[in-house]
Amino acid sequence: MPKQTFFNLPDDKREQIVQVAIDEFADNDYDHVSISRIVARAGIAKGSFYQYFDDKEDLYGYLIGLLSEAKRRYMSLDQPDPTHSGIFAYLRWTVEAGLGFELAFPRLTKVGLSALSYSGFPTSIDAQIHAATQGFYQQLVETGQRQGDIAPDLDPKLAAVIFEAVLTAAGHYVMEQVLHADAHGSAHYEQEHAGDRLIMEHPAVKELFARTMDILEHGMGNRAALPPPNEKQQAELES
Amino acid sequence: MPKQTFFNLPDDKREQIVQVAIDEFADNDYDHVSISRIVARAGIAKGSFYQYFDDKEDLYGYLIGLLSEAKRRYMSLDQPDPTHSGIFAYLRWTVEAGLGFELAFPRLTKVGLSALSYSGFPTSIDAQIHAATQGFYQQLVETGQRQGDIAPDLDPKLAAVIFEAVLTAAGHYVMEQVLHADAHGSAHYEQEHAGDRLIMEHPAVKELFARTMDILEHGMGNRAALPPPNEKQQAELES
DNA sequence: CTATAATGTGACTGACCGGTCATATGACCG
DNA sequence: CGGTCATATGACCGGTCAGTCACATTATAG
Repeated sequence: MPKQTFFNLPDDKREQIVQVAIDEFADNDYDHVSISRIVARAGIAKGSFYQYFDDKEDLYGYLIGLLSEAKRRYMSLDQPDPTHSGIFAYLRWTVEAGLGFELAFPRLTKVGLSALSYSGFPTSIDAQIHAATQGFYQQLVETGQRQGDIAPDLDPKLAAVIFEAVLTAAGHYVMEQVLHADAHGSAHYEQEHAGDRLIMEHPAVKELFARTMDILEHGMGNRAALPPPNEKQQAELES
Repeated sequence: MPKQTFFNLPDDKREQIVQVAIDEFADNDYDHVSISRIVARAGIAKGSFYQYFDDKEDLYGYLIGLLSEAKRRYMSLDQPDPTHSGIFAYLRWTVEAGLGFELAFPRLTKVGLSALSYSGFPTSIDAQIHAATQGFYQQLVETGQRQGDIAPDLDPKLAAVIFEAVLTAAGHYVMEQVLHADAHGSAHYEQEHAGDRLIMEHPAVKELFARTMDILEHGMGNRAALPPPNEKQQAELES
C-alpha cells in the first residue's frame, strides 16, 4: 500500500504520478521498469517517490489494484445470466466486455499484461491469474454440460484450456485489426470511453466473433442434442 | 558467428560452455541473461568469453542456430504428405513431432521460448517467427479448403489464428501433464531421446489429442461434405 | 514569531551489468 | 635459448539501477 503521504498529495500531482507510472509499466516488464525514469518523467525527486511508496513492488501492487477495480466495475455492467442465455451467448458477452475494457483502458490493460510476461514474485501472480481464469472457464464448461450445451463426455479441463486459448487469440486478433485503424493517441488515465463497446457492432468484427463461436459450438457442442445425421444418410456415405 | 577460437576449443570445454549458456538462456529472458554468471558457471574468465564471441547477441544467435538446426533435422523425419493423408492428420503429426522435440530437448526449446518473450532486436525475431507460423497454418488451411477438408467460407487468417492458439495450448497442456510425472533432471545437450515420441502413445495423451482434433475438425470442417441434417429433421427442430 | 511536524530533495551507496585491455601463460618453431 | 603467436585472465570502465540519508523547505500549531 502507498503511504498516507501519497494520498495527501494534491489530486493533479497524484494523478500525474499514476499516469506516468502506468505508462512506464505498460511499456516495460517489471524488471525493466525504472523508478529513476518515473521520477524524472513525473518531475519529482527520487526521495519523494520513496515518501509515497515503500518500493517498486508497492507501486506495482497499487496499479494492479487500480486495474482490477476498474475491470471489476466495468465487467459488472449488464452481466447476463449464463443459465438463462446459454453458455455460448454468455461467453460471447464475456469476451466482448473484456475487449471493451481493453479498448477503454488500453494502457492500464497493458500494465496487467506485462505483469504476466515476467514475474519475480512471491508465488507468481501470473500463476494465480492463470489458475483463476482456468477455473472460470472450467466452471462454465461444467455448467454448460449440465445444461446440455456442451458435449457431456468432454474433459472440462481440456475444454477450459481450449476456450481460453481460442478466445484470447480471437480477442488479440480483433484488437490488432482495430488498432491498425487507430490514431495511436496515448489514452488518459480513467478517461471515459462509454461508447467503446460499439466496435463490437462493426460488421467484420461481428462476423469474426460469430464464426469463432460457431467453431467452438460445433466443435464442443452437444451433438446428441443437435440434429444428428440419420442412419440412412450415414449408410449412403459409407457406401 | 562465434570466433574461430571458440571452435578450436577442446570439445568438452566447448560443450560445457554451450550447456551453461543454454541453461542461462532457458532460465532468463535475453536482457536478464548475465554473461558474468555464464563465465562464472562455466569456469572461464570474462575475457575468454569475448575471445569466443563478439558479444551477447553473437552467443544468442549461435544457440538459436543450434536450436533451429536440431529442430529442422528432427521434424524432417517421417514427414507425411498433407495432400495424401488429409489436413487434420497432417496437423496431428506436426503437433506430435513438435511435442516430441520439446521432450527430447526441453532446455533448448526454452531458449527459443524466452527469445519470444522479450526481444530488443533488429526487427524483432518474435514477429518474424510469429508471421512464419501464421503463414504455415494459413497455407495449410487454404490447402485444406481446396481439398474439401475445411469449410470453404472460413477466413483462412482467422482459422490460422485459431489453429495456432488451440494447438499451442493443447501442446502446453500435455507438456504440463507429462512434466509433472517427471524426474526434473536437467537434460544434457544433444543427448539422444530416440524413444520420446512414445509418450504420444500414452492413452490419455492420445485421447486428449484425438479430442482436440475432433473439436477442430467438427468446428472448422466442411459441413457440406459431411452428413448434413436433412430438411425434414431441420423442420422438425424448428417447430 | 517560534517550535514542531510533514514533506521535498538530489547526491550518494553498493550492486550488477556488458564489454575492454594490459598483461600473463604456454605452445610451437628455429 | 629467444621469438612469435594464440589463448587466458581478472581488474577495470562507464553505465544503470533501487534504495538511502542528511539536509532544505514548507505547513501547521501554539
